[in-house]
Amino acid sequence: MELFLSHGYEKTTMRMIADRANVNAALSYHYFPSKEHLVVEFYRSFSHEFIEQSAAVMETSPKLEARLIGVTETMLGVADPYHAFAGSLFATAASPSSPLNPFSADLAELRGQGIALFARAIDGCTPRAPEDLAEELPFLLWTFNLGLLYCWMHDHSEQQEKTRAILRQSARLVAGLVRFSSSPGARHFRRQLLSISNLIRSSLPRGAEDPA
Amino acid sequence: MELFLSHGYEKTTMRMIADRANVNAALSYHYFPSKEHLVVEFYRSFSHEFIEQSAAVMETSPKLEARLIGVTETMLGVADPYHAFAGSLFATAASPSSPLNPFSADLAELRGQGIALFARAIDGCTPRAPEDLAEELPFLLWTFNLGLLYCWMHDHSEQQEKTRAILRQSARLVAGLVRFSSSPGARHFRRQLLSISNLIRSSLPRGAEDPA
DNA sequence: GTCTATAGCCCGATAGAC
DNA sequence: GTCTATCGGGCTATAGAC
Repeated sequence: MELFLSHGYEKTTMRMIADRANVNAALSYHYFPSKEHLVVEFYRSFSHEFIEQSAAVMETSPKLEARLIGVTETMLGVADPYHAFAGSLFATAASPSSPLNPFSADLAELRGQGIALFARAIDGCTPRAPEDLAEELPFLLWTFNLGLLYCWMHDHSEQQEKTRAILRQSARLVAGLVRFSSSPGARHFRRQLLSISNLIRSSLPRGAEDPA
Repeated sequence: MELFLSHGYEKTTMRMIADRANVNAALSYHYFPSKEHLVVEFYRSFSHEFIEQSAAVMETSPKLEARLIGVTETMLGVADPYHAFAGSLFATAASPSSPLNPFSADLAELRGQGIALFARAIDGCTPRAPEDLAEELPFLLWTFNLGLLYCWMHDHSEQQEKTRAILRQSARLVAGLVRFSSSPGARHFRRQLLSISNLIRSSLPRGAEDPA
């Protein structure tokens, strides 16, 4: 990670990494099948730290808006040291065939944990989401969060202030829409959105050991 | 393109391409600065064909829902031969530093054309979008269209039927929301959405020669 | 059976002669 | 504008040290 941080992904060679680890270059391939797989481990540890730190956010407020901002701010905080490096990481992750792809079967478990985090974020919050929406909303929020991460990657403003502004406004809008979603006039839209979300979610690959 | 189609992006080497073009391998770098830039040309020609073919769609119906479905179906139709190859293409495109990135300055002009296409799609359609929304909606629809393309890439169902189902339902929902957006109760949401869209759109890099 | 060292393949990209 | 030659780096093969 030190090397990736100081040189970026592409400019860090497998030979450099092996040297730093006092290991022969060829031997690194005994532990990690490819350079990409090295990064999978980073992504896992990043996600775990982010999810763990986010848990505290739920305690600070029952308001959906505050929780959404809190969770994503936590993510951005954890990701901050890696801002420069995130671009090339995301690029490899974007390929559907990459082990790093967030929609892949390889990362199904981690994806599930991310979605579960947003399930906790909406649990007992105000405004309260209608029951049917509450089933799909965590997935939608997780996806939106990914989008914000992508936005953050592109963001070269001071302290990524633009992304944070988008986050704040989006959280406010989402909370407003959730409140609105309970009204009779919104029923039709809600149903349509749920149907789309379900279509997408149900076509994602499950993990190898995932019975659900 | 023949080589990319039959072997995929990674497995097609610059030497193979140069051979097929009866050109020395090094000479290809005289015409294209990198392998990625070769693909930029493909992406350009793809976009132009897609945009051109889409023009006819506006004539077939004044309904927003039908036009959205028509435009995206046209795109999927043009993209169909490249389905297998799209994944690795998108992966390189995802990196913010790639010349292929759809949000980059390099592709600002093409992006503008894509957005303009959706501007024509909403022009004179029913339901009619309020004036302020009509300014941001093309960008939002273009972005959503990109998302559908990403969905399509992951879609291994027969004929990408799942993506097409998502498209149909989404178009219906969008048309419904546009109709709703004119009502007094929607004003608040509309304003918030516009603000977010504007924040994102205004922080995109402009093209080198783009005065706007 | 874990690890080192060497040697080399392949491929994207570059230098520089002509 | 075209070539030969070569580099740098991901990845592999394999021979042996311990």
